[in-house]
Amino acid sequence: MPINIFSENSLSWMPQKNTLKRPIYQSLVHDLEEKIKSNILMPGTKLPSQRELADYLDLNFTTITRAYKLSEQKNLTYGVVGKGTYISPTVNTSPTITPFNTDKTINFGLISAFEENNNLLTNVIADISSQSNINHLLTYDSPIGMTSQRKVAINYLKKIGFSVSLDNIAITSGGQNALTIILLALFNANDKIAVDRFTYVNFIEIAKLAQIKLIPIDYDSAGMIPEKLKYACEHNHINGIYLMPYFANPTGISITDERKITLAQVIKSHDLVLIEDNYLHFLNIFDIGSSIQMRTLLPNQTITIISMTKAISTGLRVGYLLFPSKYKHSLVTSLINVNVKTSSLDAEIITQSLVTGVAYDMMYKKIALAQHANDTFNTVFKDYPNLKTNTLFFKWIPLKKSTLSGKKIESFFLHQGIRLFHSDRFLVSENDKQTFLRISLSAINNAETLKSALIKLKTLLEQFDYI
Amino acid sequence: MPINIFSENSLSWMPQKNTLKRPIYQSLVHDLEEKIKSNILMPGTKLPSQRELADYLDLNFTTITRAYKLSEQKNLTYGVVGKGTYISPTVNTSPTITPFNTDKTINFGLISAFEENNNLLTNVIADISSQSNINHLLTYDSPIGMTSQRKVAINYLKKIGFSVSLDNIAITSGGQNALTIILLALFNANDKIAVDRFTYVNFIEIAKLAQIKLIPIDYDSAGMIPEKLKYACEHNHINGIYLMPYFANPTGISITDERKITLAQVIKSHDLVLIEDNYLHFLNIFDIGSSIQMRTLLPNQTITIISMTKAISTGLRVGYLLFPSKYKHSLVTSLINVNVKTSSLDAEIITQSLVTGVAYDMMYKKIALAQHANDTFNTVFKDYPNLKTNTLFFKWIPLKKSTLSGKKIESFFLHQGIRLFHSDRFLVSENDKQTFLRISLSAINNAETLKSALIKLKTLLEQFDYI
DNA sequence: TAATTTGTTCGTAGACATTTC
DNA sequence: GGAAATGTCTACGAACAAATT
Repeated sequence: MPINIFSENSLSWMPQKNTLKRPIYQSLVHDLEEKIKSNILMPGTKLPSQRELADYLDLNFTTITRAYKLSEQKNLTYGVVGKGTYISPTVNTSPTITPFNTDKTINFGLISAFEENNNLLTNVIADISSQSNINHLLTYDSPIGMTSQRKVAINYLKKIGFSVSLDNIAITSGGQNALTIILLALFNANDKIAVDRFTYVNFIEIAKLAQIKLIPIDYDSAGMIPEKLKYACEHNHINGIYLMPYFANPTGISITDERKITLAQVIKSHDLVLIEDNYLHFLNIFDIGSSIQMRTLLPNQTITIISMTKAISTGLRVGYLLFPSKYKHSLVTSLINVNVKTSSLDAEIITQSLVTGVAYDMMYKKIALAQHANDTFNTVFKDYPNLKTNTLFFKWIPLKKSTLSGKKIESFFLHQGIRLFHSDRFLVSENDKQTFLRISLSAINNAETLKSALIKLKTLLEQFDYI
Repeated sequence: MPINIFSENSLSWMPQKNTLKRPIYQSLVHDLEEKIKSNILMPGTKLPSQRELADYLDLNFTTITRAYKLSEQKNLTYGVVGKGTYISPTVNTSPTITPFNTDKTINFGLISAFEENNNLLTNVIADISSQSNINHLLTYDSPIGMTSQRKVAINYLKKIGFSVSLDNIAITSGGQNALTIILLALFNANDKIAVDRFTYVNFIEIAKLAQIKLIPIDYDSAGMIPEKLKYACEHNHINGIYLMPYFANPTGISITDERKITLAQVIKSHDLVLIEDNYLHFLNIFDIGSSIQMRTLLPNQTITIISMTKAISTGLRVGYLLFPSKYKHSLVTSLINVNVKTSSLDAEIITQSLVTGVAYDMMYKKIALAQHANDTFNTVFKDYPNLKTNTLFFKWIPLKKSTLSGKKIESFFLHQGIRLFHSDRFLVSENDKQTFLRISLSAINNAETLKSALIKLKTLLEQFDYI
């Protein structure tokens, strides 16, 4: 018998007990789903606590736990220990950053790749198509990439400081695709992966699709804090860790050598699988060998992703996946089951652009453009010396405390003709500390346009007291 | 206190009670994993029953249930109600059918696409690369495919009997990739999908990676049996169904119109998501409109995959994904998170090959080649009229009862220089009924070679009393 | 065919960790 | 800083379902 007697409307969600069929927890989720769909329950609403609802329905509270757990899996709700369970703010929407930008909006959102030099690839493609026999590029063969292509890859990788053997590299359909392959190959639903408190949105999203839980770890200017990671490992069963050692997206932080060493110790002692994402690796051409590689410190547990999309062209989907031998079988099986194979044609274009030197030409041009965009930013924002970082592709601007949600701030700017992203988008879980804007400098392909766009941005930021 | 006293070695697996740490179920799986790795426990071994082991360890038997469940998730074991729990025969191996065939073996294994006409694409590729500006093919834009490309697709689809609007089609990186996108978008771990008792290996594998359970349903010559599907739906909570309505792989069965109607009724009444895989759709060019489409019967719950790899070239990874509007958001989000986008270049080549008619030329040539291969098969096996089907790309040969396992039979033939696949590979769960061999006719690109290979195959089959 | 064996599902109880107040 | 609130994890007992004998 219930101990408490509840007056009408005392709970935000009051499922009717007599309509519940067994299994009760599923029936509860069904009821919740219906009420969210029909707008009876709105995103952000706090649901009754497990014990409260259990009392009301005269059930054991862990039955409610199960219902809330299932509804979390379905992305209907999320729970915070000590606080409560809430209806997910992203019900029926998703924070996935998509490349759609059809309108005349200023695009500070998407991190792109200064694509105005893509035409340099025309000759490479023409040369490939004029080969007497391109049959070998059009068959099922070589699902992980042709030997010749992997050899060229190895040669390029050496230039940017990565050493790998022919048996430990596969070609994927880009960096994001590599993440999918890795998550499906090496992790199960409900596994946990440690990430920076702010991290790559589409990693958050693919982890959600694979039902892998992300555990946010705090960071400072040198990168993730090893003590915080250690603490999390000791209090959770964590299976892996995702890091962007170089110009982390979105914070722009590069992990210092010292920090890499202490992080590696923690990762080793808790036997985590390290996923190392080097999406801006080509900037390393300038300072090869200047820093320690995580994979050198942790050779048997590091999986490295080198995406070629930012370095060359975002439309050609090619990335390199580097792995220790013990993961090879799982990763190759996963690659075949996710993709069958990577397009040999795309892979060949990237390969030939590396062989002919066109790729390097493009990379140097991109670096110059990025440098110039960066200079423009620094000129426009010269009164804000704290924003002067050397994160070439994007900026990370701290905001004053505001009562507005991230969503509201983004739509305010969009209304003003500027697409940009608020730090909330990059959050794995709630956070009431500092908030930021991420300003991509890499999607606007014209120096003059960029300058006037930045001036407009600065004016708005100051006018509405954001910075 | 345990009731029974066990003598030494009475159980196939005897974890030491004093080494078990809490959580016990995880500790048990760890112990099992170690013993499998170190070959103390071999694949196929029957493990103690849940109650037996619980008794021995003085635990509640559902704690063992949990341990066995986790080990099944990790692909270490599988359980059969009423029979017991066994160590998975595929521990550390995988039945994924890979395109590797580097040696001189006769390849009756892989279903390929009569690729000797791939050179016809050379001009298409050359024309694309000679366009004054191919920049638009090399950027992040149009993740689900350019409008122009989707329009051409719609036009082709009409020719093979599929009607779809521009808003309900996306371009994926091939059919397998579409399956990945669908499973991640619309299903969760532990969901159940009904499939034919024998089904596409790489669907079994991607389902395993996504931790989705497949429920095998019996079939007859007209396709899956609706009563069996109904029974399964009533006794399980089934979320979806995967069908290949046309020349199902590997059985070669096409679902009759009558059967489609009764299946659709069951699918509708149990609200299943139907995944319809049309990998050999282009054979329909010959008999457009001759059969009912499942998606016409179930317009709001059918997702259709039209892979272009078999129709044109297996190396260009392009497929079309057709969906009702209610699934659009989930599927597009999943596509972006799995791939970011499909290679626009590959998509454009397929598109232009359709526009210029080269694609149709290739398809007709493939059909002729397939017809010829089929005739050759029928000639060689003329004494076996029961094998005379019109399954153009492969054959399905019933075997006499044998004590040999599928693996053994495959390796017997491989030893004789012939790669082929035994029906065990296509099984979702055990089956002691009829066994088969699948003989692909589509990977050998030379008529003479095919004939002598088939003669060799027939001689071996008869000599060793397989048929 | 009926009884038995065996794996599966669900609701329950207690111990625990984190956050809030 | 400590007590209370709240979600999470693990083990357990009962009812159930499928396969075997």
